[in-house]
Amino acid sequence: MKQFKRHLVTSALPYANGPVHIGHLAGVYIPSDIYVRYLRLKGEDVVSVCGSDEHGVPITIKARAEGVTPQDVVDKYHNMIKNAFEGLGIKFDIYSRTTSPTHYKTASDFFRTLYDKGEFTEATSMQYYDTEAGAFLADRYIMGTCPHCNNDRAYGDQCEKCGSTLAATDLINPRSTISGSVPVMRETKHWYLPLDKHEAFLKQWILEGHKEWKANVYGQCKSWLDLGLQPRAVSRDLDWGIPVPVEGAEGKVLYVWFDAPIGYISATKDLTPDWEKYWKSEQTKMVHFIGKDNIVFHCIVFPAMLRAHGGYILPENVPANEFLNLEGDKISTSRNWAVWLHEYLEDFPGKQDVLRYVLCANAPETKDNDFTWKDFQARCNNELVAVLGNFVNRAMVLTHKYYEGAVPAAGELTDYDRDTLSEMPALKKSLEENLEHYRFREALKDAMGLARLGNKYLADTEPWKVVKTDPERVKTILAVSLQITANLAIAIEPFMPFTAAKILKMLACEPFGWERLGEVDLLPAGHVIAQPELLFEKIEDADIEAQLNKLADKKAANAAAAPAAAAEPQKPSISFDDFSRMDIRTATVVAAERVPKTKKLLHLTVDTGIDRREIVSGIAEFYEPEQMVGKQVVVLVNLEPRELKGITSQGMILMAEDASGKLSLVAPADKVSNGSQIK
RNA sequence: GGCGGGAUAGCUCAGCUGGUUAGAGCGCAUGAUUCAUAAUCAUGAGGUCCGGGGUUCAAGUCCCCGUCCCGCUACCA
Repeated sequence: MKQFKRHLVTSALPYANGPVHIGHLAGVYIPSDIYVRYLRLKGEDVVSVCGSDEHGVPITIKARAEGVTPQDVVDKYHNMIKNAFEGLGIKFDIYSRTTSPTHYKTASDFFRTLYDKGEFTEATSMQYYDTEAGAFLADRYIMGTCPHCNNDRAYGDQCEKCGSTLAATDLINPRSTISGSVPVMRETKHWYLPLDKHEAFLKQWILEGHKEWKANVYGQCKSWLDLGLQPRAVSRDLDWGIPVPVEGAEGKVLYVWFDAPIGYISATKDLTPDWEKYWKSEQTKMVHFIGKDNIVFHCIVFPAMLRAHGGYILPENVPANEFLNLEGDKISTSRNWAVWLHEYLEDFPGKQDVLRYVLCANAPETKDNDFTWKDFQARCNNELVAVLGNFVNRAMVLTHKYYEGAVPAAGELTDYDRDTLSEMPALKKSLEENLEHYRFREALKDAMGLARLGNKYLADTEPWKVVKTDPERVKTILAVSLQITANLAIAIEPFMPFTAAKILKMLACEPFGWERLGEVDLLPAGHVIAQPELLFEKIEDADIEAQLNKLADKKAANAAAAPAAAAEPQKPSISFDDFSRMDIRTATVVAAERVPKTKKLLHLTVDTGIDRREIVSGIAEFYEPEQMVGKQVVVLVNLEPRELKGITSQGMILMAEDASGKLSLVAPADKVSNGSQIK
């Protein structure tokens, strides 16, 4: 096992085009905060960095839509996110931002170093250019019809309806979202990071050297590496971002994924002049906390960048989590389907630890999980209130009742006392083991086990009964109970810092430090504790209903907005001549079979009345080959032939598509002879 | 289609390199108890470990075939 002198923990930079929601928290920030708090409690040298990711096209689009500057957008969300994290007790050593001067210089220098070392390749490509706006169009600035699902509001990089990844040139009828004009292709030069050059190293480093990484992370990396890495562009034509620090690169900025991870470095620089020992010493253990969408950047791209630059260490682990769903549906910022942290903090004041607890207990560590308000309520009421809060309250109330709040001196311990206390060191060990292996759900269970131990101890020793017959014995019982309570204050701190602080306050104690966990003399006899107050309150049905109603409203709003989007706007007028150039005929399918190794393609043979021809059609998800044979269809016969999967498709079968993407054959109402013209 | 992840009690999940009667929390049932926020404690019910083959003295755990869910990726003239 490698020994490290210090730790560098990074948490994925939240993108500053929206607030933070429970999915972000469960996936990244709660785990990282638990991990870091644990290291700090142990007295380790640890630095935890994070910050807002403030460049990139979506921010410029949001700014345009709201009629403000990109800077306004990022200022708003940066502050919102920063405050929300603080509100929940997510404690970074620094929460920086990628618009900071330090970051501009750091990222710029980083790029320049790679450039000077010849680590980039250059290539010119054709890209869409908006002649009205006088600017190249980033993929996100181009909208058009998705070639997969015909959604007419697909972006140049992705269709949000069917989820396909697209290239801008895939879009049918592309238009600029800036001016609405039809963009033209123009040549532009960009720099690329040749990942293929680093492939051999990455394979060795990850596939051989880090077999201990989580299955989802390792598997995803293996998948990428097996497919073979391609050069990735590191610059973009955009006016929002860090300028490419190279002569003749006017109007070009660093691609956001290139600049964002460097944000970890600049944040550390802003934190301490000693930053290099965290980034450049083999004795530093670097861990990236991220969501599964970021695996490729943190395991493949960023390490390749760091290595190309030279002098930097690589991450020791990347414990990426899966995704959290909300009430059975995917969380979505654009669809407003989320529980927003800043709203939670307003709706449930003082209940930070309840959310922290629930999100940790239900964290998507191995697969996607579901957050439901009912589960939230149950965990709070049945676990936090009933087990943890109740035990602490029992111990304290009894102490005040019998001894006016003074910790009694323990007499001789019985075997049972000793057995009970001896469970604590074992619990500590298990807790540490789980935390160090990023198994936070299990670790939380261990911590809660301490409260269960306490409840059981009280139930078994029954001090409220014994006090009538053997008051001396009760002193020991409560002394033991209070020591367990004090231990709880240590064990739960990483998970529930607010509650830990409350317990300490009630015990009238200063923090003990992690190493004292398991000790049975944390509280000296005679020490007077403060008045107890309840650690947790039950969450009422009404509170849960209010949240469910809120979600139902969001759903209704989405449904109301949907039909408007579904009705595609009319296309520009065409002349009759344009129309008559299309030769559309009726035809009958005479043979049909699935194109091997495809999901959507059918290989059809049709009788067009003119001839028999082959057509490949993407309808296999809706029509079985058998049911196609004999069907009369409508075919655009003079469409340029096109090769698909080795078959030349000579025409297009016309289909109707509804808002959900379902395809339906178009056919004449009565059977007509093949080759009849449609006009 | 290719690749990756997942499928274990009603629910949420543990089960590491194969080894006694498959575990935990919640929920449920019964009993005990009253210091405690009707909280707690004990006991119990509840599982063809997705299905089918195979390897092995022994498989939830390894191999092969298949089903379903999530993600990445290719095809939609």
